[in-house]
Amino acid sequence: MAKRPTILDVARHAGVSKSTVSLVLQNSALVKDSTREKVTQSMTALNYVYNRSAAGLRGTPSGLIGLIINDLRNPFFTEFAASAQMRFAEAGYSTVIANADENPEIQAQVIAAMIEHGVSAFVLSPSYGGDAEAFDRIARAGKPAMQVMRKADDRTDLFPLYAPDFAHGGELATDHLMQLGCRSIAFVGGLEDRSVTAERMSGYYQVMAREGATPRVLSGRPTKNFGRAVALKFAEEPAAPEAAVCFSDLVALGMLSGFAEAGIALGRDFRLVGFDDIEDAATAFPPLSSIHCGPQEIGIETAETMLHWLDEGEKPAPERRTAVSLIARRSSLGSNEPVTPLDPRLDPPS
Amino acid sequence: MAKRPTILDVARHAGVSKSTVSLVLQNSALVKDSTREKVTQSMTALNYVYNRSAAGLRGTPSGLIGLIINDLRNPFFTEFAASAQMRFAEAGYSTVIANADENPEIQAQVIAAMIEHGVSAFVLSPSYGGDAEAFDRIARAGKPAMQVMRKADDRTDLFPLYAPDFAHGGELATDHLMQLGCRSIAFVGGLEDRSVTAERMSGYYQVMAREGATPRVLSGRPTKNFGRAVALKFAEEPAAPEAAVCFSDLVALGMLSGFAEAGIALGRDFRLVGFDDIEDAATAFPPLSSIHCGPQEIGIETAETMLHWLDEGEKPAPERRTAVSLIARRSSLGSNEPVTPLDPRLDPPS
DNA sequence: CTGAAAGCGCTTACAG
DNA sequence: CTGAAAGCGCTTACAG
Repeated sequence: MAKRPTILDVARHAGVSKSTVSLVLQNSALVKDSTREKVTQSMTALNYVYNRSAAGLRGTPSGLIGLIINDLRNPFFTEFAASAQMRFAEAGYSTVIANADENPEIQAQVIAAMIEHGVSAFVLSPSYGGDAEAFDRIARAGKPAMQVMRKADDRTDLFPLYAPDFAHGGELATDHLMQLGCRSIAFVGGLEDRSVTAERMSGYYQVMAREGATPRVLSGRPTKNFGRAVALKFAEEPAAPEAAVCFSDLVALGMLSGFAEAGIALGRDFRLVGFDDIEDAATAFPPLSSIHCGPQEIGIETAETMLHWLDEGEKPAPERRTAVSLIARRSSLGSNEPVTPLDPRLDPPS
Repeated sequence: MAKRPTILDVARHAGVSKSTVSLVLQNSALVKDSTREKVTQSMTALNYVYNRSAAGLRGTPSGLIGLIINDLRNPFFTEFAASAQMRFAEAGYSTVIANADENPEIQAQVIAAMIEHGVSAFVLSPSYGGDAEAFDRIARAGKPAMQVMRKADDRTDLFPLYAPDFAHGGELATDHLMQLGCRSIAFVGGLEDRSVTAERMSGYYQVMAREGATPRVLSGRPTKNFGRAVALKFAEEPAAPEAAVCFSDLVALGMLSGFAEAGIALGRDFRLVGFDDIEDAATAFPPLSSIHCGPQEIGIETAETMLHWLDEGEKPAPERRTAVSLIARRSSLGSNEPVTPLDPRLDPPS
């Protein structure tokens, strides 16, 4: 394997100085078009590959974004990550995605590694717990960083927060069930010590209080297993609630599965609203009502906010909440809603 | 923001030469313990951050692995990616994950960017289509690269393939349904021009031929929507098959949802086997029989194979197939299988 | 065990 | 518009 060609090789091949080649590389207007073309041809002829390490050494920003996700196996976050990455790519930035697996130690380690690798900025949907050290390190390195979805560090002046209006989502979901005539509504899933849980639950508490209804909260991990277990429990309970707002669609889909198992018809015997509106919510049977948080939109907007910060130097507001909406489907409405007709040939090509 | 300290600053602070600091950085045995400690202390005191760009310029490998995934939104691949990343991290390598979104152009672009950023190696679950150019570029850059799950480039001598034994999986699934007394078995989902589809289908064809049964193939995108549509279609067909092997769990879960909608009981009126054994398969109702491909295990083993290549210089065999197994659940067996008891408190903490 | 020196491949003023 | 020169922060022989 021959040594990789450098700008000096290209310069020799094209018969110019290496500064000129460098100028071509930055797309500088200082270079005559004919010269630029000559140089470009030499580059392809020699199979030249730009060496970003060398550029980085001279202080050129790496054009790398560190995207750290608390749980990449959760489709809600995967969608967020994938769309943020797309948007960054359109703007010419490469994105390093890492999964912290809800583990603050892995998160800290990943942050350290990314700083060494010279990322230009961080976007993190952070893992809870751990000390502030990881965030401190970002601050010391002087890297722009945004927290998305969840607030793990309170210094939103340093690490602006961008998240859906979860509290309003909880309100919408509970209101919806109230309007369908339910009074006895449970809130299922979510770990109590987390800000997201508190926010989602606050809207629920608020509506329940307003209507003089008694709240019932079943906290737990936001997993299908937990949801399924709660549904099976409800199925055997004489005084089970009539409806539930779930912490997440994962919990709700678990409940849906548990109710199917117990022979309880959703939308009739029990009304259910999830949270996040992941793809599976629409495809489930019966289709699951959910609070649409738009992870894709958030991914795109987060990327744009960060690009603005990076390119214009304009720091975003400490906290910004995006609108959420209720998507009512048959898990709460019941079967009076028409079923979407579906034909295999209509499946959109990708 | 003060300038980042360099090894020279550390050297001054510690009262040694910068070579010594560099030696400490590489954990060289040449440095006296007391000196090493002094230097380490100076590093933390000055808040020193290692600059990999500078090291990269001198030829030090970046310790970066490029992991390119055809579809990061598909949980099967997400699990693979997440576990490979974990394994690399344990070995001190950072992983850059990118989603190509089944788009060979994005894939090519991502590969180019990663080469510029100096990744040490590639692991790709490739997107189909596109020319060989992207792979050529990897080859020219002299980077070790493995294809996983799918073969997009035939040069497995250059880009070794590591994939589950899909053909055997198709065989196991079809055999299983035969043993349950089915003769009229369809194969549902999967795009025809893809190697993975051909492999999964080949096992199906083989068993059908052996048993003298007539195959029936419904090709289509591997999505829940497609599965649901096929199920609804079967529900109205007088001569519908008795069972199906699905290209993937996504398709099977779509069918499961469609059958629920049509009031057809799985395991009794129709028997279903999926492919991949994603997490949702076990949680669905009824639980979905599937071919376990072990994306996590493959992720770990792929990482280990690559680490071996990188650290020992030993190139893996051109093609390696990992064992698959049938996980029989109620979607094929029917309800004679006992239901797993489940208690919310048993949900494992994470 | 430690120091002085060269050089990795770029970018950036500074002259021309 | 283009060339010569310095320097970014490391690593790597080579002396001592």
